[in-house]
Amino acid sequence: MSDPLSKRRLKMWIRLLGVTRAAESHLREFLRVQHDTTLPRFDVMAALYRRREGVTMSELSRMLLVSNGNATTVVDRLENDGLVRRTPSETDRRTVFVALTPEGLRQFEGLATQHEAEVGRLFANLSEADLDILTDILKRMGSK
Amino acid sequence: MSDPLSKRRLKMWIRLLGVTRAAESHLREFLRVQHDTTLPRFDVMAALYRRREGVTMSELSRMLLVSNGNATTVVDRLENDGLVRRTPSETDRRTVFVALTPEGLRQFEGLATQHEAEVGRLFANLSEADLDILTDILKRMGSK
DNA sequence: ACAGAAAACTTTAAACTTGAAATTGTTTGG
DNA sequence: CCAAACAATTTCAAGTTTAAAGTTTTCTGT
Repeated sequence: MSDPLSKRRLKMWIRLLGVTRAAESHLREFLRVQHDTTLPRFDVMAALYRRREGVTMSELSRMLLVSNGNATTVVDRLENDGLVRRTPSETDRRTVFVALTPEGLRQFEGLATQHEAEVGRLFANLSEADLDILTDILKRMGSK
Repeated sequence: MSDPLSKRRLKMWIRLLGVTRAAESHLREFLRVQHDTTLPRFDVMAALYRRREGVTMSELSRMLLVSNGNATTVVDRLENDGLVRRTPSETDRRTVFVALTPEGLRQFEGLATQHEAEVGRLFANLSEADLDILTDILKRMGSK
């Protein structure tokens, strides 16, 4: 027989995955229909918004938990659309800094407000107390 | 200014996404290295294992929260590998039932035990009490 | 009966993703 | 100094994913 605790953890994981995927689907749809963009593009822009001074490609892929190659192609597209800019490092010719362009910044700021509102709606039935305890548990799940 | 509660919900969502993606990455790596398979393949097989009698393609994509087309291609590959079988419905010529083959069943059973153990390890610092409260919150998040 | 709507799948095009290999550049131990 | 190790990024091939369009089949209202 299998440890019942590990079975409970499995059930929780399946439920967690379900909730997360449903929310992701919803947000993907929201970004596509209302703002003609995609979740990966939004994620990259959000990361660059948080780090306004620019980040290296490696930092970016670590922040988003995606592969280096993936970061490269999404940034390629955003660069083609004039929303982000690559700047080679002065001191290390291997590294490249990526940052939002003024146009990218402008566009993201419009997006961010509505995205926050949509997330708020999505999780409207979570109270302050829920958020407290949930955040605590998520922190412990994340560490390590 | 923006509603602070919606800001807290956003922070929670970002954290939730981080935890989920990290766990998914870990499990993807586990399946690839230890079992030479992928997460989507595992997900499909798990769904077919739960519903041993077989499911339609539409049910399958609803269960996994993926598009119909996606379900088609993953099932195509598993079928080519002899792990699942398509059976046309007798009564409705539009529908197809998908089920594990004996070989697929055998392989999945080997996988499932180790997968459960890995998930158990991944969330080892969640206690029974954590699981109780987390499950409760996730239920409420899921139910619209 | 039959036209149109709806349903179940598959196909397609484009975007995304990964892991590995390749490129280019930097650092380090002898 | 220099070869080898290491690091940052891009390229590549294969697979995954989505949304939309297409095919075939069934259902529904008249």
